[in-house]
Parts: sequence; structure tokens; C-alpha cells
Amino acid sequence: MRATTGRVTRRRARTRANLLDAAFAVFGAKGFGRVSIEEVCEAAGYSRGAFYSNFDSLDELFFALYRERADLIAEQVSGALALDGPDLDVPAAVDRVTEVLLLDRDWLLVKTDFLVHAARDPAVARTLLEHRARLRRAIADRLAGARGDATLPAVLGDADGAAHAVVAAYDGVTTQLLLDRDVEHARAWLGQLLTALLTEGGDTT
Amino acid sequence: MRATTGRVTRRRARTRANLLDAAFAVFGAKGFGRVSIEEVCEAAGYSRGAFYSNFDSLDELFFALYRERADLIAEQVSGALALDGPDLDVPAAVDRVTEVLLLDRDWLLVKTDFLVHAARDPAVARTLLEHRARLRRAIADRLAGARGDATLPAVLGDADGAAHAVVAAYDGVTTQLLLDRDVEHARAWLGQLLTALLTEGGDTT
DNA sequence: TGTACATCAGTGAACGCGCGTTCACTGATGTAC
DNA sequence: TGTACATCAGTGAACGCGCGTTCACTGATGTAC
Repeated sequence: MRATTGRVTRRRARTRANLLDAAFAVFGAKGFGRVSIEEVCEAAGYSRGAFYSNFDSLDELFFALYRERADLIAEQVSGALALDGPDLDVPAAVDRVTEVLLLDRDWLLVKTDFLVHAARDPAVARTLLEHRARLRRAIADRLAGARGDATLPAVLGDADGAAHAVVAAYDGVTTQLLLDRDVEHARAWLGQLLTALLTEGGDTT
Repeated sequence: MRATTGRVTRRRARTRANLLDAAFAVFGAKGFGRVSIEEVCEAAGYSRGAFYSNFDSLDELFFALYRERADLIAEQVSGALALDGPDLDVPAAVDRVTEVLLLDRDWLLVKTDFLVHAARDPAVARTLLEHRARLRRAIADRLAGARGDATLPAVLGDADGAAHAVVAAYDGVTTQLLLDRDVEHARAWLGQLLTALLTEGGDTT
């Protein structure tokens, strides 16, 4: 990577994007630990020099890749939550959100690779925790704003507690999905869990 | 690894165990993807030849390591579930189980490494799914045997559904724990989620 | 219990490959006139 | 809009290291008497 200079030529931006896209595919297919710089370059159609012109290390590329995609997902989730009017239609919102969250297997794989990476590096963990906190905040705000905490099951505590539980359910279902590859089942199940968590008594329709 | 021959000398068994123990520590510390055969041997105090005398590849060692530890955990969970008499004391059992499941950070790390490995290899995934199924069965049997499904929240379906939810909660809490390293919080939270899941209305004491 | 022998388990040197990293070079891109 | 020039971005050959893998050898272990 270059030292400073704000200017970035189009060519450079394109190359960087191509490398990131190729890396996403390769990481998804083989896992971060089994991928070489060489493979990423080959998949993207560049020489290794191009890689070093844009990144310092595979780790750095991986980190950039995660940030980019995580921001994308966060936006989509926010979008899915905002669709109703001021009154939140829980089952409908849950459907839309599970749709977004479980859409892309490669993303789940890369995200999990990133988790094991972050679990061993506190600085990286902080970034991931912040991203998760952003997601939770969006959820908690939507829950609290739309109807107050009154109708949430008492065990979860406030909207914040409910948001934590939502994320935990998502993580748990993701684990199972990575193994059995049954997206339809995962989506239905996550929807059921979330609806149950968010509506007293667990309205299962 | 040798071809057949049932006989295993003590020396051989000891070496194998030493390699597995050292590998567990090294995998926990650095992650499967960042560990070389050389490092494992060095940590165990053997030459690389010793490794090849006992295993074909790091993958094979990793697999053996996972099986060994997973069986250990499964036994401990069964033990923790069986402690009460015929009447299951849910909160107490939940306490004992969360204790076992969240005890060892290295195990959580290795398990997650193994998950991303299994997620890309259907044959490996099958083994992991079977291990999870065994755990769920132990839980479901205990729930069903002790008191019937009557008192379980309806959303979860039968005891089997409840067991699925228990495992999902465990996986979800594990993810958060890997990032924030707050075992006490994770344990309390998992206990709360499980108690809520398993007792209608969610008895939080 | 001791000794002799056969087999086994682990040693460590040697080989070679994959790939990370560097760098002099060249074609691409952007800018000034 | 066109041309000339300067800078930039990516090339690809070269180097070398880490480490996977092999194998002839030797000390350890187990067995038979």
C-alpha cells in the first residue's frame, strides 16, 4: 500500500475492487487459512505485484473485505427494518431480515473465518464487536421506538436485551446452517425463534 | 500412519497423545490455519518424523483431536444432566451444563476452527452433525423422560425442538464470548436464555 | 530375573517446491498547454 | 480536441526461506527362552 496521497486513480480503484471480489470468492470456497496471495491474484487476473501495490498482506485484504461486506449487510438490515411505517409489523420484518441475513452462504463462511481470526486478536475483535453493536442498536431502536418495551418478554430485559437475543439466535442458526446447508429450514427456524423471542407467548403463524 | 496391525506399543500411544495435546495448545493459540506441522512437533518435543509416523497430515491430526475432545465434552454434559434424581431440576441442571460448555476457551476456539473446516467439507460436516445430534439426543431424552413435553413452551415444539433451541443458544452465546472474553457474563446469559427457553414464561431467579 | 534378538518408533539430515517479497521496467493514465 | 510529458500502476522475473515430505539409520521396546 502507498504511504499517503489522497488521489486514487480509477484504474487503481478498479484493481482493488477486482482483488477484493476475487478474494471473497476464493475465501468463501477454500477458507482464509488455505488461501495464498498467489491464488487471489490468479483468480482476479493480476500478477502478484498488483497485490502488493494495493495491500500489505493477506490479513489486511481480509480485514478490508470484511469491513466492506459487513457495512453492506448492515445497510440492508437497516433497510429491511425501516420498511414498515412507524408501526413495526414483527413477523413481516422478521421475514425480511432473515432473508437478508441468510442469503449468501459465502458471506456466512467468510464471516465465520473472520470470527476465529478476531477471537485471537483483541484489536480485530473490537472492530467486529463494534459492527455487531451497530446492528443491535438498529434492532433495539426499531423495537423500542415502535412500541415501547411493554410487550417484550420479561426475561430478555429491555429492547437492548432483546436485540442481544436476536443476534444470538442468528449466530446459533448460522452455525447449524453452515453444517446442514438447508437454507429454507434455517430461515424458517430463525423466523420462528425471532418471532417467539419478540412476541410474548411466541406467536407462531 | 501404519497400514493395519492392531498392536500399539505404549511408547507409540504416549507419543500420539503428546502430539495431540501439543497440537491442541498450538491450535488454540494460533488457529488451525496458521499452524505448521513443524510447530506442533516443536511444541511436543519431537522431530517431524515422529509426526509422520503417527499421522498422514495436519488435517488428520486435527480431525482426531476434535473427535477426542468432543467425546470428552459429550460425556461431561451427559454427566451434568444425569446428576439429579428422576426429577429434573431445570435451573440447577442448566447451571451445571453451562459450566461445562463454557469452561475452556481453547476448546471453543478449536471447535470453531473445526466448524469452518466442516462447513467446506460435507464428509467432515457429517461427523460434526452427528456429534451435535448425540448432544441434542441426550438433552431431549432428559427433558422428555423427566416430565413430558407438557411444560415446554409451545413454540419450540417437542423436546427435540427444545434441544435444538438449546444448542442454538449455546452456539450464539459462544460467538459473543469468543469476541468479548467475558466468561461470567456469557455463563449468566446462557443460563438465563436456557431457563427461559425451557420453562414456560421464563423463570428468572 | 536376566539375556539375546527382532521389530518398532522416532531421529535428523537432505531435497525440493510453493510462494512471499522485491524491484527494475513498461505500458496506462491523467494533466497542462 | 489533440499532443507531449510526467507520474502511476501493474508486470513478471528473480531470490530465498519455510516447511512438507522422505528415508537410511539408531536407540527403545517387547518377546522368547
